[in-house]
Amino acid sequence: MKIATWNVNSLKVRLPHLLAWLANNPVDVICLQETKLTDDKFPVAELNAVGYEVVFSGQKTYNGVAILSKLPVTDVQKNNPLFDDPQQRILAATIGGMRIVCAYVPNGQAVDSDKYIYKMAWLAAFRDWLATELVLHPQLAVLGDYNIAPEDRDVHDPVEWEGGVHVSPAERAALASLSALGLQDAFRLFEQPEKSYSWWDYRMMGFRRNRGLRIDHILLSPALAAACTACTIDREPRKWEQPSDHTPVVATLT
DNA sequence: ATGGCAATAGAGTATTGA
Repeated sequence: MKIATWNVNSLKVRLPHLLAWLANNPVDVICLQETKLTDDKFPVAELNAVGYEVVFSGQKTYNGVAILSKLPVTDVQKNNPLFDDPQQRILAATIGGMRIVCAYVPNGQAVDSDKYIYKMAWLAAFRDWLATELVLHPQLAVLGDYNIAPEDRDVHDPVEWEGGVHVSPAERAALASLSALGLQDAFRLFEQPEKSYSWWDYRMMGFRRNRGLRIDHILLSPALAAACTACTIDREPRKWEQPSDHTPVVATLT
């Protein structure tokens, strides 16, 4: 069983990339963020045609999340019931006995900005909700764009980024509070290459210079962490023409 | 210190992302 997450930065623009990637990487489940599509525009037929059932929660212009699955999808939930949010950032579903949560954590823009305050409130409510989900679903996987680099080794230049949004102590503490629930970063369950990132700035040849951040994560409950045999970041799609600024992260479960 | 690139909405340029 392979599960993946990818911030596609507009599914309308990136659908060809997604289809090409799935053709070579036929994962069982993939969580998408920043679809930027209203639900009436979601490419259901195109994805059904390549064997995926789809569920989605979108809005105009911004945000939007989706789960694609080769297995039947049940008990779909949109948004965090503990946090009234007009922005479409969370989608959960039960697939193959697992509870899959697809999350697009707010960016935060700048430390202490209104958007940062919203990010921190969002994360606190997310933690509270995941605590209840863990009780209900011991087999829980939380995949998405967290917009937080957990440690300095997840940042290309920690000095340049120090104290900034995505790496600030409060954001890292919020991410650590998810770990405290028992959710484990699948990527760090294994030996990994140094300077592994999942996002690179479009500007200044960020990808070629590997000026990136590791901000897309797959968090696994203890039961799933025990069943995880690999977790990798696939840089290939970032090399394609007109890429998303994020690349897919994939976990393999027995 | 700023903008650099990309996508969207919508028709020049503002907003957001990270």
